[in-house]
Amino acid sequence: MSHDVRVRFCPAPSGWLHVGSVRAALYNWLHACRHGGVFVFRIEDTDATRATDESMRSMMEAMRWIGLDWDEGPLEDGSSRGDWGPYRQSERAALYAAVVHRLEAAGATYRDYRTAEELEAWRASNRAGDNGGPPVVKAATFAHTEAELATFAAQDRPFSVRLCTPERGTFVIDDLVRGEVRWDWAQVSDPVIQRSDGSATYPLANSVDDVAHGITLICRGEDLLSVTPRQAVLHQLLDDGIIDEALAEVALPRRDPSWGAPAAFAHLPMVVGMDRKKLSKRHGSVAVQEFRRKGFLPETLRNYLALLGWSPRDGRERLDDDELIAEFDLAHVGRSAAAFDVDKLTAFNGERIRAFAPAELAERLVPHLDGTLGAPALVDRPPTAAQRETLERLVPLVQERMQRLDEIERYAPAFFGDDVTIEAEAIDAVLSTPPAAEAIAAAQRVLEDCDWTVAAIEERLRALTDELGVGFGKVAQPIRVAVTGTRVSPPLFESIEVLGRERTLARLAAGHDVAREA
RNA sequence: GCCCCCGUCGUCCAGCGGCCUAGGAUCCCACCCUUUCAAGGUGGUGACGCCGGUUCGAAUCCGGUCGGGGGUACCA
Repeated sequence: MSHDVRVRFCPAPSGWLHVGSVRAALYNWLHACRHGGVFVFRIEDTDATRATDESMRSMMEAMRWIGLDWDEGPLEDGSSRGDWGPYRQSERAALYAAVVHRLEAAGATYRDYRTAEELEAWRASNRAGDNGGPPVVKAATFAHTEAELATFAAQDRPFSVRLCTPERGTFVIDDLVRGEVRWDWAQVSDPVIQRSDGSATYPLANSVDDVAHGITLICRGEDLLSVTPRQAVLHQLLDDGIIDEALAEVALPRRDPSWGAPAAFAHLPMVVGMDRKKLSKRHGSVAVQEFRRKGFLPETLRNYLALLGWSPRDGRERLDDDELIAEFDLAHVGRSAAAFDVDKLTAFNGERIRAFAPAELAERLVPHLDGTLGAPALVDRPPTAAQRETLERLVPLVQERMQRLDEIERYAPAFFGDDVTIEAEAIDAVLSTPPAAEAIAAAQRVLEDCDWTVAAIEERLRALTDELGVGFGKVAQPIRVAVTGTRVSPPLFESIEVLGRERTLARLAAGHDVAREA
């Protein structure tokens, strides 16, 4: 009697998890959380030529990182969670075959013995047909005759199995986001549900699993909208007994008695690039893992992605998970394609970074410093106590100016390790110009016996402007370059204080030599 | 070609016949702050694709048109 919400996210494991896909996953996840439902994660690897284990692992990793944990689905160790597994379609082949047998017995399908070439020829000659329409595959005009069937069967030719869809009439759904959507059955082709090698195609496997898993709402991208009518036919057939018999035959867990066929659909608008074209590598990062590498926070991505096509009633934009869950409603999702705007994502990310408690930020920064995410390792894994302390002292200096976590990779080298390599560009632009050597020499002198506090360092260094007769920018820049190796660094006095007297003086001395030569 | 969908600032959203001289966010510009880079503060530019219709009144309803997108696979 339960009407529990059961939704799913079911990517095909080829390549990396795409932000557009994650958006769909997020919407499902939010909907499940909002209604106390179950979020099922299923791997649709029916196409053996495309699916890879590597991709499947990376998708799980991406889902984990972005924080979309699943109630049912495969697990990293090869096992799975949930009572209705397995959740990888490649492990459910027997079920699909059992379903096809029953569908055939019920007369809901027909066999197609055409080869790829013959199919192509058929399409070509039926394309420019009477009404100029596209080639529509319908049993009435497409199926082989009894005689042909007998001949092909005798020859043992391979065949694919197609599902019969109604010859006429209309099919209507009340889509949660698009409202009423209707199709003319005469224009819906009969899909291949089983390939000539005996494997199941997406239309079959997807429908079988949605029914077998008691999915109540199918929420997916708009690119799958056109597939809805034929899947609905399958859902009905399956729910009317076939799925239960097939499940029993292959000894897979039987459905919960309260489950029925999926009752609702929600087709999400596409996520496109700023040029309105389908989002792809051309537009920059599209793989979830790349966003991680670039220092975006998973919570920022969740917040931003949720807003891509939806907004809460009151128009708030900075929302944490609880707020997202409390407000999210598929009925208020827009219908037009949304462009992915990295600038806005970045702005949101900067705000969240600034809102962190310093210790928390330090923790989040570690993967960017210990080599985990591909940047050169500056600290051990895990960091030593001394490295941790340096990081914690560095954080307050950089927190305000960071938009992405990976920016630490630029600031940190000066603070970990003794020496610093001065960037050539900094030598050209700063150390080679007049007051540089003098400023550095003066700094060495005044810092020699200076109290090592930010205030004292600032006082001594500022006093140099009078002595050298130039603005503070002119004296600060050479010192910054000598001490940090770059023209862009955290605030100077604080940086010097963190570095300590010994390293500061050594770097000033080295910088002085460089400046004199330049 | 044929089906279907979509159309408010560059971008994401708000707007569901009068509250709109169209609001917020982001971007962009200017100024302030300033030792670099940022951050922060203040102000500003910027949109209802177009044409008809319905109505006292339209961003909101209808038709057309033009743009954009999706599908048209033994991919998913």
